[in-house]
Amino acid sequence: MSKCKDGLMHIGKLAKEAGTTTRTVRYYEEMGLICPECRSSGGFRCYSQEQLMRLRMILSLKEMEFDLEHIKVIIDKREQNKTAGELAHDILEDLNERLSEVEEQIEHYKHIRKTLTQTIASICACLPCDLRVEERLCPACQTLNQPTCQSVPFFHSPSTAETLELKL
Amino acid sequence: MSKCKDGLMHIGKLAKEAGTTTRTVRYYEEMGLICPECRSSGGFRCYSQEQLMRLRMILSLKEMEFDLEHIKVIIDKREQNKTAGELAHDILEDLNERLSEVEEQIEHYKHIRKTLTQTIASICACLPCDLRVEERLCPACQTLNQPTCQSVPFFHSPSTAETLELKL
DNA sequence: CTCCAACCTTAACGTAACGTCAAAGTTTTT
DNA sequence: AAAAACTTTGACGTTACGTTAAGGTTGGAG
Repeated sequence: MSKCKDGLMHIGKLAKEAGTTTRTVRYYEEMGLICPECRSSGGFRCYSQEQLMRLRMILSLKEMEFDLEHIKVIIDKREQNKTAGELAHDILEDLNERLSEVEEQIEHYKHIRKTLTQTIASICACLPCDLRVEERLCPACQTLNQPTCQSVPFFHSPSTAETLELKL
Repeated sequence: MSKCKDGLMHIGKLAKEAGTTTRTVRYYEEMGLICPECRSSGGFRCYSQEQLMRLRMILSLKEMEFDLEHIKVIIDKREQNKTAGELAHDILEDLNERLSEVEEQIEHYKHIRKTLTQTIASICACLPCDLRVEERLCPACQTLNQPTCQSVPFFHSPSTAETLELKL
């Protein structure tokens, strides 16, 4: 197999072992997140098991969708802190903060889902309508006596609602 | 106030009325989503109520996080379709597709939340640990007899687990 | 030793949807 | 008429890589 000296490996092996791409590894190097143990005489990057583990750390933090800047900060903490307890305390802050963000995301998408299902319901009521979209008053919506296409700005002419109010 | 001829308005007013920025309006114009009714003699963009409504349509679709390419397609459908029923049928496809995507997002973030809470729990167990992070065997984790810091790649030295297996 | 496939190198553009200057012209107000 | 407020086009910055491109390096086969 590869004979990169000692137990070192080139970037392709490293990437494959960690389940990512060489481009990603080089990008992380640019960002100061990881750097090779040394270079071959020809200029190839050589990595040890230590780098591989570091890369895995980065990727495991990325799974929680920390951004790279934040990952750098977190990983640096490992070298700054003294005891595991202190480190735990520090990192828990990051994790808890991220947790609230993720919960916000969930709420955010739930909100979008609600909007979508309401919109879908409204528009379903318009399925049997033969009017052209440019026309103002949709009889289907009128007879159904519920806010349907009028409530969907990108459906019937948005002036529909105003027209209705003016005429009634 | 503004005296742009007829009932036309310049880009700032349009943006404010729709609750967005002038940059956004210009960008949408670049993307072919909207374009001014005319230009003033000096080159200012002038918009009518129709453009304002179109902008509002775009923004209401953006709230559901359709990308601009998709929004363009959807808005174009309004001009292609004949009856409201046909349009409804077409648009419902887009909305339902988006709905599944949003539900996937919710699941995605729920998964991340799970990972996060598990990680937080694991690391909490390390709070009383006085070992330095570089050291291999964490007595806290051993006595607790549960997978804690060993299961968190970016916490204790990731070789911990391996070391354990080798030594036992 | 030479050759070739497979691998590596740096460089640089592309992505999505704007935010944010910058320098200069237009409109509106005072 | 001057100043304030607004607009114009142009262009770079953002995030985390993907994707060529053109050209060296490695490692094994013959």
